[in-house]
Amino acid sequence: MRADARKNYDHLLAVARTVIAEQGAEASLRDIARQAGVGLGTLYRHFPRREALLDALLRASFDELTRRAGDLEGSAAPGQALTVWLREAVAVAHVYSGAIESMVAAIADPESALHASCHAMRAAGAHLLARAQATGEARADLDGTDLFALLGALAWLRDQPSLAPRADHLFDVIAGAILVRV
Amino acid sequence: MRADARKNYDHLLAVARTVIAEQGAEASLRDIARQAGVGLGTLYRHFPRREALLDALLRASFDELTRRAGDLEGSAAPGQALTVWLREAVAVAHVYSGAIESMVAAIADPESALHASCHAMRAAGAHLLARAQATGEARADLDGTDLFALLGALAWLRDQPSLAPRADHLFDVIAGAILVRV
DNA sequence: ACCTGAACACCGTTCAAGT
DNA sequence: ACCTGAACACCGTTCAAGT
Repeated sequence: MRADARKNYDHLLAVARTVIAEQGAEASLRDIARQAGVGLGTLYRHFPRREALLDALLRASFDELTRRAGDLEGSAAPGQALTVWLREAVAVAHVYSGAIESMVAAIADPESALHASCHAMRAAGAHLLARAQATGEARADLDGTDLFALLGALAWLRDQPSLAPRADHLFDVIAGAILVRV
Repeated sequence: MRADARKNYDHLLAVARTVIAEQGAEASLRDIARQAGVGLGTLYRHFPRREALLDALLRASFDELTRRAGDLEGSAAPGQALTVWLREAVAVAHVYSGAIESMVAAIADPESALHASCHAMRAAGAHLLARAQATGEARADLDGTDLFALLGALAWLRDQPSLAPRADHLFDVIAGAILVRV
């Protein structure tokens, strides 16, 4: 990539990070280009679809979550590792509110720019889930897709401003449905 | 209301029902007016905000759900009545996909056109919940708002096409979190 | 190779002008 | 009273023209 292109790419991403964190995943692309001081066509050259932009924003966080899953396997009991990881994953999804819808759709669509990111994240979660199922701490009738779906539901709840006061409690309710009660 | 106005109102509502059921709650209002054969201003005269249109569409279903809650109290055990009602409420919300977001927001916003409808529906659900809590069948640490939030999460899951194959299973998982396990 | 911004086909919403 | 549709200020997306 040419140096000027690289600069535009990086700056666009930085601006998009702020704008999308503030206004959500549906923020105006025109506005992002405007704030970045580049032409609208430049944004489209680097990110041909909105999903490409979301993917660029989310990939680093997904990689971090994958690493984190590995860490938790070494430092926590399977059930607790799963709960902690799930809480962190919800928080990551919540940074860009509204993005979870695209993420869930991307799981089933190999053409999506977000597909690889979401696939990797589901795999990390599925591994923690399998570990907790092996010890009998998690329900046996869930698979990685179910976990990702429940993560989506939790992120959706977290994204609704009117439910903010109950968000933590609702997390406990749904997370408690994944873990088997003792 | 003048006879011609009434006719337009009814026709707009009938067209909106079809279009929104097909395309979701974000369907183009212009398109609805066009298909109804009236000017765009006429739609706005009858339904000044999108929420007013959604409210008109949903009110009948909400009233039906409220009645249904009463019926179930007489014909089913508290826990089962709650589950059955919740399943039906999710189905109603799913008819107009994407509407659940507005519904959840309306609960906390007395200014919303949807507020009254959602409030009535929450009350009906809360009553079934309280009944199931009294017999110990439902978790004690949930209130009507939590139930409405979980209904929202379930409707959201149901609205994601990629999760359709697992929708029934995910309903069981979350509904199972509301009911106390025996 | 990359950037720009006008152009196209859409939105939601308002409102002056008509009947 | 009620209806109409142009007008306004936005979108996402494309692409000819420039550097």
